[in-house]
Amino acid sequence: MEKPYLPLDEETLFLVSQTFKALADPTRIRILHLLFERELSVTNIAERLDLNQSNVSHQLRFLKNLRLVKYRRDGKTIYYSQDDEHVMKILQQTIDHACHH
Amino acid sequence: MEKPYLPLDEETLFLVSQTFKALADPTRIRILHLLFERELSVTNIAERLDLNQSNVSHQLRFLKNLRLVKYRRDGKTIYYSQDDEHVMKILQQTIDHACHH
DNA sequence: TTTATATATGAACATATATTCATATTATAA
DNA sequence: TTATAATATGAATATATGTTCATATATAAA
Repeated sequence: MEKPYLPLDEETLFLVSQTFKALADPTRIRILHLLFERELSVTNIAERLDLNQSNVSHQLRFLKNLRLVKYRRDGKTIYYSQDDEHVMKILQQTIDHACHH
Repeated sequence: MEKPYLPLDEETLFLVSQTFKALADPTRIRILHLLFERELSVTNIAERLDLNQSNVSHQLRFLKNLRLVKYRRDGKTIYYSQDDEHVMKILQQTIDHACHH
């Protein structure tokens, strides 16, 4: 008996592609990689990665919209941290995989 | 003692971003999803997904360059199949993850 | 040979994306 | 209040990307 092919529905397709799109940009990878360790402020991320503050802010919004990161405010400072174990695990795996080749 | 931050080297960063870029496009996701089952010809893929033959050919080249798919020739027909277990596993995981949300 | 079929390729184009700049918002300190 | 610091936002822009079209290449059949 043949296993029937189940086409991917639009919604799943969109969600999956968006998730990978988040991981497809070097800047976002570097940001998420930083957040493996611990939460960091926007300024801190920008300094460590030598990036424009505005650029970091834009990328964090992108990641926040996909719920890959979350934030908390402390005074004037906003601290960002990871918010999706599954995706972070996939990123870690793929980095490891790439390193050993 | 603080765990030191190890910045990602350029090569790893490029490889990782390229890998995710391959998975970041709905058309390529659909193609790879088809190849979960078994090898398929270019025409077959195009028919099943209702895509332009040229489009499929371009996408397959992209995937082939990243060694995510391989091919074999049989007469005039070229059959493509998956060639990276790790990446296919990640794709499967993420599709499952997306379905159940 | 000529013809038909399967696939690949390059150019063109429209759209998407990443980044920067200037400025707005928000919160604190003076 | 005014000034300062941290972050967010929108417009502008340059570049990247996906798709189509027309055509080239490769193989097989007539």
